[in-house]
Amino acid sequence: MNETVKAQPKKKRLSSSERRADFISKAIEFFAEEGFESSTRSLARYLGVTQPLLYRYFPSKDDLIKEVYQTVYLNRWQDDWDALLTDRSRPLRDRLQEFYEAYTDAIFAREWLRIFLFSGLKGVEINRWYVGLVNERILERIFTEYRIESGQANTQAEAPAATPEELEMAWVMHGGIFYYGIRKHIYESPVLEDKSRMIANALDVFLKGIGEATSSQN
Amino acid sequence: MNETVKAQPKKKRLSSSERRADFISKAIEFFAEEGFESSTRSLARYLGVTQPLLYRYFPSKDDLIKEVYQTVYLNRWQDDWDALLTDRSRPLRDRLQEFYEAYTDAIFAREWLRIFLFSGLKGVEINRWYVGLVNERILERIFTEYRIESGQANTQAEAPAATPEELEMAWVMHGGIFYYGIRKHIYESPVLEDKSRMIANALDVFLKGIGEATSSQN
DNA sequence: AACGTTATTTATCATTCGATAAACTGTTGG
DNA sequence: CCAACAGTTTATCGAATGATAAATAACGTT
Repeated sequence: MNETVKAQPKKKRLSSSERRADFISKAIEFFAEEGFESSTRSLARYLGVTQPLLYRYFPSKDDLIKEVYQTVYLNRWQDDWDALLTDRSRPLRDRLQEFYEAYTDAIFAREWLRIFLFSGLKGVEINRWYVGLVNERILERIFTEYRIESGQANTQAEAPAATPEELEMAWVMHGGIFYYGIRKHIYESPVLEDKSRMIANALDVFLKGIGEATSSQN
Repeated sequence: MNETVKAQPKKKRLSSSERRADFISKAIEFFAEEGFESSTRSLARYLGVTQPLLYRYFPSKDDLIKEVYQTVYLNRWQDDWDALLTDRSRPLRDRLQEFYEAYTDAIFAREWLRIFLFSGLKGVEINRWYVGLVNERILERIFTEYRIESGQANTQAEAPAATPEELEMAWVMHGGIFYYGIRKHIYESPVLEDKSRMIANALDVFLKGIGEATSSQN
């Protein structure tokens, strides 16, 4: 009855570093789906190991969660995006289109979005840090580049900083794009399939808007 | 040692309906802050009663949570908003400005936003229902009204339905405004204080955009 | 092939969880 | 004032939780 007994997976034994890396990457999947309140036992079941083994690699559940945050948040930003956004040989609109396509490719993943939302609700520090990153690396930069392109400034140094109102307009655009990802991957609502087109429209509307709204204060 | 023994609050006793209403409204505060995974014991502590008393009013924790959802989601929509949005004696822009100010007054509360996000992550049905409501009562209507105002149609019936792309543009605007609330009340980031102005800019930019983007497909 | 090292499991503990039953106490009508 | 009802607490259950210690089993070295 046991011809080719489906070989009970022959308890494979990983090196400490392999196991650790495997734990973290699968813990990301698990916690993204189940939330950080889920038990270490069900996590261990998902990992295919026993629960006490987790404590050989992480002092506590909280420490494991912190590592999950670190891994998820860090290195999400591609270094060449900085160069892309400030490449003044290209129209700003083109740069932003390319950037937002790449950026949303990176963060519009169910895992990332869910962990981002969970961490936001928990109020953990790393979430604030990330919001600051968006502000400085993307939104403020948009206005610097916009001023240079429109001839209001020649260098980054002399470009006047974005006003709070301008920044808010950029946030509304950015948030609108971000919310597209939430609707698609978290709410699982039907959305316009053509993500590039959604981005193009958002950028069009935004860039057209800041040209006028910032000069016609009332 | 017990002179004026701080009068242990003289165990007040509420009627069944009062107690029930009190439980639900305070449970909203509690779960919004602590998340739905929090224990019934800490909830009871927050309510100032013992934990088994909860089970006198709700068969299970899940039933209590469902009532919390119901109470939070229902009646959030003010009936006169329908009339406001379709009042063709006023410019669409004015109507939208007034609507979004009132709408955001209603939902930009820490409690509501947090419970909305929690329920979204949980994938509960009521969340989908709410997304559908936004779609039908607000966004699709914007295009109907836009077509009537711009002379493309005379009645609601003959106005062509919004295309998926148009709807997506409206979602980006709506999501951008919504995300302002998230940033302010969940992330507790600094935002532009002048909410009306943020709305005005979002609407300006959006209405200017749909006039052009929808006619110049490439 | 025997050894020692280390990854992994088994067994277990103290707490906390949702939930129930029974005891108690405030309130109301006669 | 007292009896009956309804609101509330005390006591407790079995299951699940995070965490630890001891036992086991796979691997590399000689």
